[in-house]
Amino acid sequence: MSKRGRVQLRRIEDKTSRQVRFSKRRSGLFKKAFELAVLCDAEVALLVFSAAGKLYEYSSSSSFEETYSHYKQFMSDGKDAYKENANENIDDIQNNCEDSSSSNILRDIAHWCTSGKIDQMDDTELDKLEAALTEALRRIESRKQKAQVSPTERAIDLNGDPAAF
Amino acid sequence: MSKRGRVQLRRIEDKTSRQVRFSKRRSGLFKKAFELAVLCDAEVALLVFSAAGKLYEYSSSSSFEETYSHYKQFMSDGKDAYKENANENIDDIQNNCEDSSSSNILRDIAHWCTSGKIDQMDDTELDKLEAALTEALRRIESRKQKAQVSPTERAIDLNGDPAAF
DNA sequence: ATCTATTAATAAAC
DNA sequence: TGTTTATTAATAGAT
Repeated sequence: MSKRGRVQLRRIEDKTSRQVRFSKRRSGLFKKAFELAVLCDAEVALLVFSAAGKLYEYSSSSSFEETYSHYKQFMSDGKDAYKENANENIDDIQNNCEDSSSSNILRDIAHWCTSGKIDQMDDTELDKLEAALTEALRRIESRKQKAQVSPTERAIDLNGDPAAF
Repeated sequence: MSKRGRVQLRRIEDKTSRQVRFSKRRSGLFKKAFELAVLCDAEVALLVFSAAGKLYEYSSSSSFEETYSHYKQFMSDGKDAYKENANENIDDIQNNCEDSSSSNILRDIAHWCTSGKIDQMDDTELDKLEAALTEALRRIESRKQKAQVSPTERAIDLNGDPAAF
């Protein structure tokens, strides 16, 4: 019955809970960043702004700027960075669902998320879209609740694809 | 006396082992970064260079540069950031994707919500869609926040409540 | 890349 | 915030 240790991948609505989790997860993230740098001899730079606008930073180098310089150098050399981020989910949908007519909407949403169109919308459109997406998520949740009868009582897979990252 | 799961916090000397652990831990780190951004409404940017010099990046914003400009703005104590628009970090994927106007998206989502399509999806697809929608919503929230709070105001917490996270 | 034994992270409750 | 505990998540080592 207890749901300890489990989490849904969506914005935590309760402000207090969100703050508490931010503190804990931020600590965890910085620890992981540090460990990656030390264990694997990697150069790691991390910036986090809380929802309240407070900045937290970590850099395995002498400064964040140093790694950023490295980054700019790398990019100007024409190399491609491995963009290992949330958009993997979206990319995946784009790459795998184009042939499925029932998934056109997924492709469109995916496209839309990564094309900067959100920044071009006016407030009215934005509100409509937000409502539409929220409703879509609500329906997904509803569908998942029904599926709870399934023997595999899994936590929601945050990535979809376990190999995504 | 197996020591599975346990590790000393120092550089892994065996090269193969170091590479393998780098891959695994890098994945974990990016996942955590993504989760922090979504769950706690935080802005996160992460750069990782492997020991071999490969670059991996993540940004919860539309680009790494965007977060970096926030960073500079913050560091310069509220003064206008110098804006980099050099690298468009997202979308190399866009090319083969047909354009969707926002109105089409809205129409499609609306249709999709009422057409029973959700019930035809398998769990994996559903998880991916959920992640995509969540990310889309997150971007909308981000955009809205930008619209209502002046960047300067948002970036400065130095004078604000020290307890604000 | 896939599979477990372990440890690590962490959500909820104090 | 800090501590405790129940659970889930991450992952080291082996395959």
